[in-house]
Amino acid sequence: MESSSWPDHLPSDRRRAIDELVKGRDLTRQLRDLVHSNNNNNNNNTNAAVSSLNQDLVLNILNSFTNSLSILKRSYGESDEVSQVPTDPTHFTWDADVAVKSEDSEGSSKTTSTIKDRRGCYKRRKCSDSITKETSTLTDDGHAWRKYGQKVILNAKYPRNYFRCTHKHDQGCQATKQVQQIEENPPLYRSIYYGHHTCKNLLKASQLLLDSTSKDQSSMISFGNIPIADKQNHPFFSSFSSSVKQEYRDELPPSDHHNDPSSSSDHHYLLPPHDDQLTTLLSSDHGEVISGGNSSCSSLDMEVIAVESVNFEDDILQYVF
DNA sequence: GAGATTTGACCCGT
DNA sequence: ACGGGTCAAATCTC
Repeated sequence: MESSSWPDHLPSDRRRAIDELVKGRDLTRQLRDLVHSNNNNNNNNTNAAVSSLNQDLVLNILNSFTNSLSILKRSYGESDEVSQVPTDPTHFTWDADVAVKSEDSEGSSKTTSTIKDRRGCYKRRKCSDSITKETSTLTDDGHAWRKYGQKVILNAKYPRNYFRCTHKHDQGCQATKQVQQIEENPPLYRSIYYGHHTCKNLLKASQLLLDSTSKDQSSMISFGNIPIADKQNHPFFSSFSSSVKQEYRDELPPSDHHNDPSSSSDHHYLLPPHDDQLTTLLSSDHGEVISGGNSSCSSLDMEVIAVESVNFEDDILQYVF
């Protein structure tokens, strides 16, 4: 049991909490194995969806335990041995290289208790384990991002924008990305992704289930039956659109990214700048139109392949990241 | 009112 | 000391 290796300086109640988390995690593992063996014995189609949901549920619970343990250990400056215990080889692995905030307010280095004192609250990110993409348009990767910072970078013409996964707090997803315009003419954007998404995009998931019952010819994941005007009001699209709106306002030159009705076409859905990302999203989901018809984005092709092969973030990550 | 963005301050690595 | 990454209060948007 890992709990026996906890250092003595941990307060006993904290140690008991960790012990309980470890116990919960181990029990969940047993449940996972049980679900898995049941799945192997029930291979008919009617049970497949339920089995998949069961597995997702178990993995989410397991992930919560693992992440909680990681946070607790990190808050005491422990090496992250708990997080490195694989919960599942293909799901929810915690990226140790991603900066992780410590919620600890009792750190030994703390000398004052002012709200502003955040010493020890984060670690600088290592340069490793990042994926860089350079695109002529701001592309969507299928995830909801929330901007949390912007910095002027030395010797850089344009500021760097910092995004974290929207589900950082509700699902503990540690994925972040940086987006920076590096050229204006033609526009070129560099996106650097750090960490892996451990969140589940529930809206996308539910849409997948819906689409599996009402196949339309070209879309693996289809929003195509929603009129374009209604897409703005659709919960997914409205939240997505608002989540990236500012990104475009910040990064695109103010003059050249507003509506160009002449350039709109039936399939490409060319839209105002913040909707340009929506365009890519729609395109990716349809698996047929890429970034307004741009044919030079091989990385985007990879995204489409991933979406077509389906199964949300994990599969996308395997291809894109 | 909830959630997203802005932006100055803070913290850490070099 | 400086540059870059993140926090969090204030502000904005829907």
